Amino acid sequence: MHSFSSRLIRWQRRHGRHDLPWQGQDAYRVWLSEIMLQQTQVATVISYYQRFIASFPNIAALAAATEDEVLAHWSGLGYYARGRNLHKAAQIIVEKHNGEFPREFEQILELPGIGRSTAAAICAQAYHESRAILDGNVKRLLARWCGIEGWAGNKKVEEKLWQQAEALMPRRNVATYTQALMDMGATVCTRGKPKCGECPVQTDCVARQTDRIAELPTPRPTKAVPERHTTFLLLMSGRDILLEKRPSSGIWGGLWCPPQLDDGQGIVADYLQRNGVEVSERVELEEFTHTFTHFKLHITPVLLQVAHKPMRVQQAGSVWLDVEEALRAAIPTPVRKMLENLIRSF
DNA sequence: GACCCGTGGGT
DNA sequence: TACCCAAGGGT
Repeated sequence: MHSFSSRLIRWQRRHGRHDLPWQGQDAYRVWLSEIMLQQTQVATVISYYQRFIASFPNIAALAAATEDEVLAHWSGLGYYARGRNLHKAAQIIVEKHNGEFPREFEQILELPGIGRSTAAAICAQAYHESRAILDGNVKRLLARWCGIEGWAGNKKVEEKLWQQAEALMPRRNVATYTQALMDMGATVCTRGKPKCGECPVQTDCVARQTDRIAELPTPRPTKAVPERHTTFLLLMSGRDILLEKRPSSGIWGGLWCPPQLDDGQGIVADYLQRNGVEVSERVELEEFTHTFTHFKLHITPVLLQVAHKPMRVQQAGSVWLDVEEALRAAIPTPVRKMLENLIRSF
């Protein structure tokens, strides 16, 4: 019987993916791909990755950019702290590592946005170091092949999985092996309906031997997601719309949004009076829902045409942008949808 | 340890 | 439809 790793490596050479744009690239590109791929599927990432590399072809270019430019490239991808941390890390690399992506695991791990698994993935893929990763794919694969019970979010379960990942890690062909784990997880050992007949380690898979493929990995405990309501004020002066920069902490940190009135923050009329806004036309648009992982947001957009741009909302952190220009800014997906609807209505 | 942080695809 | 959860990390 061949070892676990040798079977995966052989499988990867025949059946794995070999055309991903970051494969076989330098540490900067591997790093960027690993950050974009956190909690995000390959098909979603590819076009973002290509636009990002076209605008920021190297670490120096990324470090020299503004956070706003970086976030504009991240717009729609979600988890925007990834973009902010990526930018911060690029500046740290310029200042403390002479602009060269660090060569040591410990130095890589210190960079913002890079944890144990991502640091290991970069070392394995860019530097061919024997380092174990533990992402969603590996967790699922090992939970089944080793027959490990319990939710991977549990500390003890996660430690068991890390232990197995380290024990199975080969010394050679580490980039191929690491890619094999992820390609196997994405295409064979999938969450639903895994293709066990195509799996190179099916013969000694504990979940298969004990008929627990459907039960493993143990799913996360379910929790009810709360629902919230909010109003977005689409203040328009001709084709210009008012956007405000959000604080870096919290949802959509550092992105640009129209003024927002959450539940309990008063009514539209109060906002307008507080800010000295004279409205010439008011249209309540259709409510829509935006679903996050941890809550559901009901959004009511209110279109407010103003006669002139009020002085009191032209402070720092606020900007009037042509709607077309706003679509190219660092905006979250629901704001993009509202702006696209606006343009259609013109 | 628990919670926060986005969005889209698969079932 | 509703639900799960992705190449996780930060606080």
